Formats: sequence, structure tokens, C-alpha cells
Amino acid sequence: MELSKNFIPAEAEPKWNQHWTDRKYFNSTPDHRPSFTVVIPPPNVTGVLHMGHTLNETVQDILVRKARMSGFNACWVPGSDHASIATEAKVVQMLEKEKGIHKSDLTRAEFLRYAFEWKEKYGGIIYNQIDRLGCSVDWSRVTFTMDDHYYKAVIKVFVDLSKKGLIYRGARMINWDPEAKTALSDEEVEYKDIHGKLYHVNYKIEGSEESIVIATQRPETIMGDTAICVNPNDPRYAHLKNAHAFVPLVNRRIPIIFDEYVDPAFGTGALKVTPAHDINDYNLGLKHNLEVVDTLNEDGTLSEAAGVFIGEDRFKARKLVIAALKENGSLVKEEEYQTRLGYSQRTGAVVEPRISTQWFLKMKEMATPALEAVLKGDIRIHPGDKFLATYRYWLENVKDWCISRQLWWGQQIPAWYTPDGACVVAATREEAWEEIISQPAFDLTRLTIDQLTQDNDVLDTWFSSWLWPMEVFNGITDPGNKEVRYYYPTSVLVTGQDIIFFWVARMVMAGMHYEKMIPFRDVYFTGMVRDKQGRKMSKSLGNSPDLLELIDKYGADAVRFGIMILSPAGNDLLFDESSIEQGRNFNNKMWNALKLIGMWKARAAETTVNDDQDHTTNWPNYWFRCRLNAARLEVDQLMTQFRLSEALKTIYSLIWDDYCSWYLEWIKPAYDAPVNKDHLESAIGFFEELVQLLHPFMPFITEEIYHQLRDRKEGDDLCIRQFSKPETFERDINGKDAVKFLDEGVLLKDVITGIRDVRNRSQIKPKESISVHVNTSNKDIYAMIRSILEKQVNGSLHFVEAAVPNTIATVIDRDQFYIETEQPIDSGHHREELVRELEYLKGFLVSVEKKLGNERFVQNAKPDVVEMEKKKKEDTISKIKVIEDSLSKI
RNA sequence: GGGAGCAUAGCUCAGCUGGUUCAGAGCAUCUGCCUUACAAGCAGAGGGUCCGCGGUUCGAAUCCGUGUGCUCCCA
Repeated sequence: MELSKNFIPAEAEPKWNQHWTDRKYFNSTPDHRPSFTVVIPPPNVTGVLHMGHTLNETVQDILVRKARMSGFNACWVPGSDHASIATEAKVVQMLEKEKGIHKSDLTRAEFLRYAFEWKEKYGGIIYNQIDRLGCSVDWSRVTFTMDDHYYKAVIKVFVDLSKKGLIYRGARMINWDPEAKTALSDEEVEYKDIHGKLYHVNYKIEGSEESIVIATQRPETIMGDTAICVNPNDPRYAHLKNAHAFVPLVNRRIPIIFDEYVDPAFGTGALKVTPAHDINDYNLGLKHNLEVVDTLNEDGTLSEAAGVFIGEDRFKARKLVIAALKENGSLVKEEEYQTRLGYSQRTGAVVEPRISTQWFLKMKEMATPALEAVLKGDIRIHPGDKFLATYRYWLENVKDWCISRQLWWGQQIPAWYTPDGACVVAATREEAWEEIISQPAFDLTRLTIDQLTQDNDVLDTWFSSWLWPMEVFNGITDPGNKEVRYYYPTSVLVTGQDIIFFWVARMVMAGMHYEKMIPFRDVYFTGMVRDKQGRKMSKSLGNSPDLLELIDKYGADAVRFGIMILSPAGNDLLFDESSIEQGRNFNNKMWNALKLIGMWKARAAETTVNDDQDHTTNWPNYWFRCRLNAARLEVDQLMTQFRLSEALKTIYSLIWDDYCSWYLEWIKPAYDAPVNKDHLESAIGFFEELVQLLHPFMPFITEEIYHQLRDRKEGDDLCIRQFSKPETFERDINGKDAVKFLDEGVLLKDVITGIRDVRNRSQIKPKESISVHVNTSNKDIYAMIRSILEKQVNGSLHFVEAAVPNTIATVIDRDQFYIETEQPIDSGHHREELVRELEYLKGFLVSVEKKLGNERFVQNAKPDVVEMEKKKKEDTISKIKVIEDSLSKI
């Protein structure tokens, strides 16, 4: 079959995807082989894959495909999470925009119906992208965090942890998102530096003409003030013991209290205390028994309790309060102030500290085993040095986790309330009722099961995703089942460093708690994908390219190549489309090598070489065999260290440079001559191994080439072809050490390059043939590689014992070369170059001699290092001699 | 404020346990090639005070200290 000019991804990709799917290659069931399990970090259903995901999924696919080809039963479970806040926000928005329906008009059940519809419609986008990228996931296992069994698992865990006393309900100061109208965990708040203002406000002291000035960033909260606090050691305020002041605008009488918490140097040294709206004030309030006046509603508007500006939004209220304070003369000063504000990670709204009754999970007990697992090395973090400290710090200082959210989209908290407010945690209404009637404390005479009401709130999405590695195998709902025993713990988790606390640490906690085992052996953190200017890729900036467009333009293999080649382990990468171009060019290179072999195949000679008699002819095959073995070992090692980018670079260079640029050229037959049959066989065999090595990185083109190289039997596909054991590097070939072949290869390349360089510099036309005279003590090696050398430099090789006059002299490795041309030599230019070279060598010689002259060096350095220096000295001296010799002859 | 990381060619980065002619790779640049696999290519080349300063050592891009500049995490 005639091959197209270039590789056409649009044809190969759907074809192989279909083929792999048809044959169920990526579906896994437990068997006798060791398992290699990866669970996809669930992207949320609202989204599309951005470049960060692309990197992530590619890394996972590389590891999974490699394992599948290395004797493992590879199982990669896809899925997505329900992303409570983000999805609910999108659904609410859609309902308002498209249908004119407000959430408040709907019942919970009606709303959930719309949400599931929405999920059906958009949730598939992400799966399509995973598919197009060539990810070898087991689609029969796709899991969603709101699936029935998953829902049950989350509820089961909640009930269980409650029974164990690890979950409690209480009023605490929490982070409130006034836009989504829900609580957030500490981890969901992002802090940003902003320019703010500090307002100095006058509070009148009771029964005196005096007043006290406080400094605040949030004048709109003064209506919630219930004290003023000063430092007891501050002489300015010592006389105010037992005094009271009046809050401006509302005239509340509040005490002046004394606490060392206040920094006398900050602002005026006097602090207004608003326990309802600031975490530190809240703690002060607890300590001094202060009244709590909550002046804000759940949507961020001022409440009745504020007394003024009721119903105004907090930001507008601030302006109104400032104006009012100005008017009555209470505002004495405004100053610029640098501060930090918390923003909701999901909605971007400014987070409001708010006292609210929420559910919490105690973290201390769960954190200890999770920390130990990593410190003991049961879980290995890559790159370790960078993230171990972060992980450790967070777990050692962990705070209780606020797990309730005031939303509908998610697992509804299984807590049931009697009309008089008593609360029971149970998986179902019936179970809750059972529990109530079993407790004599309840007055059952007027209570029926229907009067129980369920908690309105849902659980944090992370409270479901932390069970992911277990429940994708039904490990929570059906503990100890065959699958979870086989697949758990999973092998490696690949994810972004940004969710180390949200997700990674909590999965370890859940795994240690329920399976008594770590959830994964290795954690690999990928870096963040940034644009060329180093900016984080984000939807709002619009600087993230569309994945499917990239795949359409360059092909999935090229996209995978481009993103991997740029991505050193754990480091951020600056995304640049040109690296994807490089991937496409690489495709083209391999495609052309395939075409070359195809042409050879069409016209191969019947002749073969008899190995014993003709080492020379077979030399390129031996050499490449050794080169390939060495590279395979290197790649294997890099991959176990998760240095995937370097592994890919190694393969890239092995294919492009060693195979295409050197090996194929070395065995290429003379113009119009048929190729030697043994060479052809070797070339095909090597190419097979090369595409196998590359397959995990670029699955489509490699599968295509694999099938183009030979006719394959049904079921002989590259994606499941097992790697042979890498042959050891030292293995002899025909009694010769592999290292020798490699050394000869290096010499041959050096000589070819060196002579071509001379040709270039001397402007010898490519078509002009030259005579190369070499003075060497290794004639046998040159005899071996002679024909290749002559072909590659377009010249003929002759051995000499002395300098040849009227030639261009050069030294390559340890041998002296004299290049004879038909054209006259530009002696001036040549002399100049030789002089420059000579100067460098003389300087180098001085430094080597100095080193060797240093007694302490000779004494202290390792013997082979000293030996090396001596050799350098000798080589340099002989080179100098050759150059001086040539100079004298010009 | 506390902690972590980074600084090497124009750009993006390798450089592991200090020692090969160690200062590297890819991309970009320059020169020469339409050589029947490939111009999305081939053959070559140039390019760096390894951020500054100090120390340890026979020897430092590499180890230690310090300064500067950037990035991230936490409060």
C-alpha cells in the first residue's frame, strides 16, 4: 500500500481507538497477574479539560500503558465528581437565564432533577476529551460521585464517623460565601493582597467629654461592636478601667475591656470588638463573655440587628456608614493600608467570617496515621523534597474540617431532627426513628416518624472524593469484596500540587481509617501549566487553548509529546504551541523512516551476510543493538523515578538521531542498489522495539507503524505487546563487549562529524570527493567502519604513518587526519584556525600540568582521576605536535 | 510575619555521590545543501563571569554561609 506523504492523525486515531475498544484491551478484571491500578483524579462535571488536566491524564496514561506492557493487569478507572458549589451555581444560573426559574421556586427534588439533566448534558464532554487524548481507561468502570452506591458510601461513612464521635455539630466562626450562601472549609478560601483603607473612628466615653479613637478596615461592622479592647500595659488608656463607650450611629453602650492580645503599636492601640464578624474578635468575645450581635444576613446584606442601613449590601453599607460618620464628625482620619482579603475559591466572592451552626470532622486523630504513612516512606511523594514539608506542616497543624454546605447538589446530611430540635444521625428516616424510640429519654406520645425532618444541608464534595480509591471498587459499600482486595491499594496517584490538602491528604486519612492501608504507593505531583508569559492558565484570562482544537490541528500524539517534553517532574511548565509542532515533526520523521523501509522492502536483495566472515557489514546492527539496550535501561530507570520528560527525550533522540540519522544512513544501500536482506530485517526489528518503547507516550502513531511494518496476526497489537526483559548492557555480542561497540560508534560519529566540519569550513562542495589520510594506532577499528565512513563523508580512507603535505590537518579523538582535496587550500584561513586551536591547547596543557604538579592533588584524588589527568596531558601534547607540524608545512 | 523552592546559552530546562576536553540538551539563531525517506528536512557552526560576595577543599555549577531577585504555600 502506498503511504501518504505525512502521517495523518485524523485517520489513525479514530481507527485505533475503535480497535482497542472493540477488543476490550483496557477493560480489567482481577486475575493472576499483579495489579497496576490508577484512579483518575475526578475532574468536575462542569468543566472541560484544560491543559493542566491534559498533562495529568497524559502522565497517567504513560504509566498505565507502560505497566500494561510490562506484565501488569493495568486498570485505570475514569470518573468525575459532582463539584457541589460550582455545579449548583451553574445550574441556578442556567435556570434563571434559560427558563426564568428561581431556585427558591423549586423543591429540592425538582432542583435535583434539573441538576441531573444538566449533568447528563455536559458531563460527557470531559469523557470525550479523555477518549480523544488516547487515554487507556476502563470505561466499564466509570464512576460519578453521585452514583447510587457512591451516595450510599458517603452516607455510611458519615454515620459511622458520627457514631465514633469524630463528627460533631456546633456553632463556630466559619468562612461564609455570601454569593453561594454556603459555608466553606478553610482550604476553600484564597487570600489576596489588596490596598485597603484604615478608618479612624471616634467613640464617645460615657460620662466624660473624652472619646477614644479606634482604627478599623470595616466600618460597616461597627453596628455589631460589643466592646472596645485595649492593652492593659498601654498607659494611654489605663484610666479607662471599668469605663464604657458609645458606638456611633447606633449609640450602643459597650464596655472597654483589657487584653494583651491588642498590639498597642497598631492603629491607635484601641480595637473595636465585633464578635460576630471577625475570628479574633470572636475569640476575644468568648474569653470576655461579650454579647454577639450579628449584623449581616446570609446574602451579605445588613440585617435588622444592624439598626441602620438594613437590607443594604455590605459594600454599599460601608460607603453609607463612612458618609454618615463623616457627617456627624466621628470619622477623624482615613489612611492607606495594605491588607489581605479572603475570596471564595468557587465563586470569587469576598468571604465573610460568620458564626454559624455547621458539621465538623475532627481531624487530629485521622491526621496522625496519614502523616506516619508518608514519614515512614510507605507513600512516596514525587518530587519528594519539594512537597513532603508542605504535607507534613499541614497535617501537624490541621484544624477540624467544616463538612456541611448550604446547598442541594450533593449528599444530603443524614441527620434527623425532632420538632423540639433533638438530633439523631442515621442513614435513613426509618433507622433514625428506630434509634429515637429505643431511647427512653424521648417523649414518644405525640411524636410520629413523619415528623422527623432531615438536615437541609449537603456534604462538602471532598467528603465524597476522599473515598475515591476505595469506592470506585465498592470498597465502602461492600467492604472486603474481591475487586477492592485485588485493586487496592492503588499504584500511583497523579495530580496537581494544588489539591494536596483538599484531596491527597484526606484520601490517605480515609484509606488508613477504612482499609487500614495507604490508598496509593506513589504520589506524583505535576506542575502547573502556565502560558508563555508565565501566567496561570485560566478561563477568565482566556489563555488556555482548546484541547480538541489542538488535537484536530496536530494530532493527539503530538499534543501528548508537546506537553510531556516541556514538563520536568513537579515543575511548572510554560506551555508553547511550538513544542506540539515539534511533536508533529517527530511524527513525520518516523513516518518517513517507515516509508524508507517500505521502499527497501519492495526491493530487497536476496543476499545475506555470513556473520562470521563479515563483521564489517553487520557492524551497524551490532552497534544499534547495544545502543538500544543501553537506552532501554536508561528509560526504565528514568521512568521508575518518574522522570518522564527525560525518558521521552531519551527515546526521541534514540529514534531521531541514532536510528534515523545514523543507523539508517549507515545501512542505506548505494544509489539504485537493493538493500541487504539482513539489514532490512534488523531495521524492521529495531523499529518495532523503538515504537514499543515510545508507545506509552505516543500510542496512535506507534500502533500504526507497528502494523505497517509487518502483517500482523489477529490480536497482535502493540498496546498489549509485552516488553522483553531488557538485555543487560554488558552482554557480549560475538565475543565482543557491548561497550566496545558503543565506543566504536562514538568514534565513528566523531570522525564523520569532524571531517564534515572540515568540509564545511573549507567550503568543499558536498559533491566533491575527498581523500582522507589517517594516522592511527587503531587500524583494525577503522577497517571495520571504513565503508560507512567513506560513504558518510564522501571520500576515500587511506592509512598513513606520517603527515601528508598540502592537506588540511586535524586531530579527532586520538588520531591524526589529513584531508586532501582537489581544490586549492585557503592556507591563510587554515593557518588562522590552527593557531587558534594551538593557543587553546597550550593553555589547557598548562592547567593540566599545574594540576599534576600539585602534590596534594596527586595524593588526595582518586587514582583513576589522576590517571585521567595524565592521559589528558599526553593527548594534548600529541595534538600540539600534530598542529605545530602542520603549521610548519603551510 | 513563618516555611519551602528557584536563579546555568536568546528561550525552556538537564547537570544524581564535588573530579572525564564539563560547562550540556531541545527550541530559536547563523552558514551550506531542492543528496529519490523526510525543506515539518539534511549537514555543520556560533553562543554562557553557571545571580553577587565569602567560606570548606588539592579541586566547586555541584557542599556551607550570606546578600539580591523571582515563585509558591501557610497565618
